[in-house]
Amino acid sequence: MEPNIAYVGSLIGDKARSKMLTALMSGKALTATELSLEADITPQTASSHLMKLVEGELLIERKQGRHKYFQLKNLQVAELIEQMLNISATLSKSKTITGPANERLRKSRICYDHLAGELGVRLLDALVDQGLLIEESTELTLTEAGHDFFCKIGVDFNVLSKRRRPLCKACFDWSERRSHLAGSIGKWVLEDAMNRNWASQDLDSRVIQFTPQGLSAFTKRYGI
Amino acid sequence: MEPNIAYVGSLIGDKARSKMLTALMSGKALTATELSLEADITPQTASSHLMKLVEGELLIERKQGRHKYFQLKNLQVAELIEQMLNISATLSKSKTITGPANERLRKSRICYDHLAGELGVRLLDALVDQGLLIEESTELTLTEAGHDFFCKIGVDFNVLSKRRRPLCKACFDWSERRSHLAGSIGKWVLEDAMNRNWASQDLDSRVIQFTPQGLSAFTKRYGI
DNA sequence: GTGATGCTTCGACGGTGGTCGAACTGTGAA
DNA sequence: TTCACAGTTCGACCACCGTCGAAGCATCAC
Repeated sequence: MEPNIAYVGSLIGDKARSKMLTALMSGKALTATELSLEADITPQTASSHLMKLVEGELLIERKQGRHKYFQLKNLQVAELIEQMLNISATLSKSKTITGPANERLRKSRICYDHLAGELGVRLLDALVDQGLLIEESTELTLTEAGHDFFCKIGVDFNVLSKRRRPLCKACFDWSERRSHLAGSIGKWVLEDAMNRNWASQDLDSRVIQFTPQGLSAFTKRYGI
Repeated sequence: MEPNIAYVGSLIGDKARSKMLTALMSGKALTATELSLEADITPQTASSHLMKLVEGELLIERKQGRHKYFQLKNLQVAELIEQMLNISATLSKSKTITGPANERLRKSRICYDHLAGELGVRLLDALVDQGLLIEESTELTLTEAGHDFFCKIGVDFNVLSKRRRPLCKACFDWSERRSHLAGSIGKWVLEDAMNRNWASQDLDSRVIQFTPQGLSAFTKRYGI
């Protein structure tokens, strides 16, 4: 039989569940109550939704003491959500209100495991300008120079190449409507910035907060 | 505001509508009645569904005489459906029954605008084996030799490069669970085969039917 | 132990939305 | 003109599903 799209669609097609899923795009695992707050519903209702999302294999759960943590099942699911965010963002009826809380989200946020938002887009632009990456329509390829550059700053390509994941990938940004850097390298860049304490993730959102020093070090390093 | 995923999700999350959408993955425009048959509902119901899909900007409509043709709005929508097909196919509860009608679909079918199914997968394998393409995790790149090869058999790269679309792309195949060739070149290969009358598309399905001679010419040409 | 907290199950309620019959509009063919 | 066919609108029906209150388990803190 042909796969049943409707099932997955209906899972996402509920307001409460879709809020949970977008919240989980932060890449972090969240507890049931956190997700119920995020979706603006009571814990009972959240519980039933979460059961369905696990049943539908969009989430996986992990029990820890009296808490239950949920996260997106895998990268494929994250990419699906991302794709839906993009399509939804281009809908003419979608009102892109730039609220104050939204301002920071637009500036720099996490997109599952890499940097998105204005800063993410500028990062990609800078790398392309310096000839470290080639952007061809929606395709990204690392140049020799780019390979050298990332080697020097600490990327271990032996490890990354073994993954089943592309090194660089263009991920379309729903707020900027342009691409930013995803893939293993995109992930590495963000992790690196966080390891160096240049940036940290807000506890309850997808906002990536850079320290002033961190931001200047970051922009300097990548020539933004 | 963050995009509203739930809206798009709920559009897809209905059995009738999802059947229509998958039917439209053939790339062809279909009339309202054809789609109502596909979805197993009365014309009235179909009409209301189609209105919603157009309203939701997943489809576009074109009036022609007393017929109304519908097709997927753009490549982005097709890619979304494709991704949902893939995720749905990997669901453990999904029963991959190989019915007789399904056999042909599995063998070779159209995936919006390029060749999918067993033959599509074998095509990609052959191209990689001959060093015309490099497959790196989910990334595909054309080699020098590949560029020459496709030039010789008639691809005009000047035209293709102007498009906003990648030349080659790996598209995950839900029936084979492996990648096949998508992108501009994937599209070209299929169109070429159909222009040469090696293959034709079934009138009412996504099956690509090769003639015996066509199949042998096709496999010979690409070294399958 | 006792109480607090996180999560679940059950049951009842209510609204949204898919469904079709009947009737209507508009196009094309005879 | 008349009929056939494609598609739509309206209205009524019904099922499904999200929702929460109440109560029940489980785990942790004291």
